[in-house]
Amino acid sequence: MRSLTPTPRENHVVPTLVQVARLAGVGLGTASRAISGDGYVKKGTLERIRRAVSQLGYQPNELARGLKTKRSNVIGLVIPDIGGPFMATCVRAIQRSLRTKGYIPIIVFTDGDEAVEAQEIDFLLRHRIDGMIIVPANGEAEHLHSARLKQIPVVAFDQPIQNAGFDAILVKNRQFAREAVNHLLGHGHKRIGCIGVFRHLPSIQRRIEGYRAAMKQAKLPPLLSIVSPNDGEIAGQLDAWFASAEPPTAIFSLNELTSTQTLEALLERGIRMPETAAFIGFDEIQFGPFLNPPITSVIQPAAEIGEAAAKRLLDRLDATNALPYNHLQLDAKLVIRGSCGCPFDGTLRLS
Amino acid sequence: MRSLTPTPRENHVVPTLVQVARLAGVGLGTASRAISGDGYVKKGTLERIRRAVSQLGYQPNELARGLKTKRSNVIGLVIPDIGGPFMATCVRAIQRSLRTKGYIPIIVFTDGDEAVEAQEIDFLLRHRIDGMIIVPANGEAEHLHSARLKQIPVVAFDQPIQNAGFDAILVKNRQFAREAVNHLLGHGHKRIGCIGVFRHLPSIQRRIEGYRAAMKQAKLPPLLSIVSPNDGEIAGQLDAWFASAEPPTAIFSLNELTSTQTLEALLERGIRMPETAAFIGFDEIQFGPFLNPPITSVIQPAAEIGEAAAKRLLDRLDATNALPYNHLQLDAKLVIRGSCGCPFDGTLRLS
DNA sequence: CTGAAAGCGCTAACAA
DNA sequence: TTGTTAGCGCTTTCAG
Repeated sequence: MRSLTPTPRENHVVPTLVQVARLAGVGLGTASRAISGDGYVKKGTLERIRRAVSQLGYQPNELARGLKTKRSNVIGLVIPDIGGPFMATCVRAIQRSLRTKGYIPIIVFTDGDEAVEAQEIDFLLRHRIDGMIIVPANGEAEHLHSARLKQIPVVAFDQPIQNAGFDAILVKNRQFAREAVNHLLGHGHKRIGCIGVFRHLPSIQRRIEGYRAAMKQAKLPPLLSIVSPNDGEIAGQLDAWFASAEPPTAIFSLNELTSTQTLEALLERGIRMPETAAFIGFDEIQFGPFLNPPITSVIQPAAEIGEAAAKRLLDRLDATNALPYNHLQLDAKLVIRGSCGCPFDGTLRLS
Repeated sequence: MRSLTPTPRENHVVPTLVQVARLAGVGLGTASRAISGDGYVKKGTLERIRRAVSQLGYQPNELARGLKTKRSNVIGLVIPDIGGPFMATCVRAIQRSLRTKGYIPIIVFTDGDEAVEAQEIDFLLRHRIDGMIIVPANGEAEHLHSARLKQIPVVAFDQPIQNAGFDAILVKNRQFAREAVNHLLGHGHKRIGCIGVFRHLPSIQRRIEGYRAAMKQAKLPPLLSIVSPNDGEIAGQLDAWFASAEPPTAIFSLNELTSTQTLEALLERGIRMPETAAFIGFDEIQFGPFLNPPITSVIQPAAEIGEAAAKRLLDRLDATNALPYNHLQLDAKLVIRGSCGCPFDGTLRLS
């Protein structure tokens, strides 16, 4: 059955709809309708086409399809990095939700760098993504307001995009930061240091506000330090604090990165938690429940956040009429373990 | 020049090459050549086209491009899950390497399930991926040998695909498993239990062989148990072992999942490491260096593995002539911390 | 219900 | 060097 012309791979060529139609003895249009499932096709015809499809191993070419329909069925997912349990969980949830509706995400990483972000978004746009879910490196960046980006739905999570015109899925950062600090206050602490990085990020700002509000209500002076994320900066700040006349007796850390470095410094210096310094961090850290003592943290509902982001995007993709933009604010959860000073039952769970 | 039909969004429409050419006053072909950068274009012409591009905010449509050239510039990345530090690092390395060559990965997750894997690959194929990097759920699965998949380069990592026709990037599983067991032997252990899940995975089999070889050389009977990954199975096996007349004094765990569950069980039962049972696991675990004692592990060079996988794929994508298929076997590293019984210097690092 | 025909935006000959 | 032309594989009118 092979032709004898010296084109060995020729018969391995990927089958097209035309071939399916030909094999089924129908027109191109009919085959198309049968496969995409809309439009009427007689039962018998459908069956013949089905057979032809599986006989040929036909798979629709999404490139051609997208070119024609102007819908690629791919969604851009723009994040700083995977790594932490929070982002990994979000990504999985998003991927899962999108996938059930026939969309597939392309994940790109920005390292939290605005320039990289702009470039990666550009790349996604060339691939004609139908929508985008993003953790913006800087919600005020100009490239987020390009004309092209305005034509597709964009939803942010973890960090909002400033200015209207974008949805965002966030947590109640201020409220839960405040709750964490109040918890420390409840343990009788008077000098509570708040440490963090990335002052410019809105969610970080909200957390700082929560800290300030709690301290203010307790009529206690804030002890706040925002440092650069460079190596050693956090440790240096801690050293300065603990060398001071009135060192903090408790520490509230503003995000995962800060918590990791803070804890590292504390452990290296043999500073005991919660005796010398109690600790609560915003965000779960990888090994938080397994340290000694287990770390008390404000934990974000990562899966819910991811699902909500995907759902919002999907809704917009479906919507025929304009939907109002809004910022969804989910509840986080203060998970009490041992580092805040509360008794801990000692049951370790590693997974 | 516009028609007067009521199509209000018409002027927001995304610009095409035709418009660029028109604005620059050149032919379509010239514009194409100017943008894709190959073929000759006069300096001045090029400049005019450049200006038109930026004035219009033109971005090439990769769908159309791909349809024509039969190259989508997207690579499928098929993995069971992100989550562990190993996979996250591999993914980042792959993404980075691919990106420098203009490729973009689409990541899909299989949960280690063959059926999901088949379905996701099908999806990727519709999007006309140019190549695929995969951690196969089952390297013998039929769907990996479909005609369509044979037409694009596929490289596996972490687990090989059986039968020739595929590259794989692996580590020297047998050798390093053996080294780990030898280390335990060196501490004087006679009864070393080896525990794990997923017997069918080739890399696991290699590790088991390493264990057996080490025990055999030491003229000691193997104490091997492969259980299902279901909840409690591992803990049950450990209970059985420790309740026996001759309980193991050391444990070698075959992968990350097993290590996590084993450690959890050990800690819950208050079994002290390394006094009651020494421990070494294959694969880094999330909190390994921070537990008490820090866990000794065989650690795979994740970034290198990812880079090697991407490089191999890229090479194949570029190659005009057939490259031989091979299985690259990288070195892992036995990282000595405290759980094996070695003294540990006590410096904790959390990142 | 079905077939024919017209492109989607781009690249790759081919002429000029 | 540059312009013209013919599709890539598919969906979508529009007639039949």
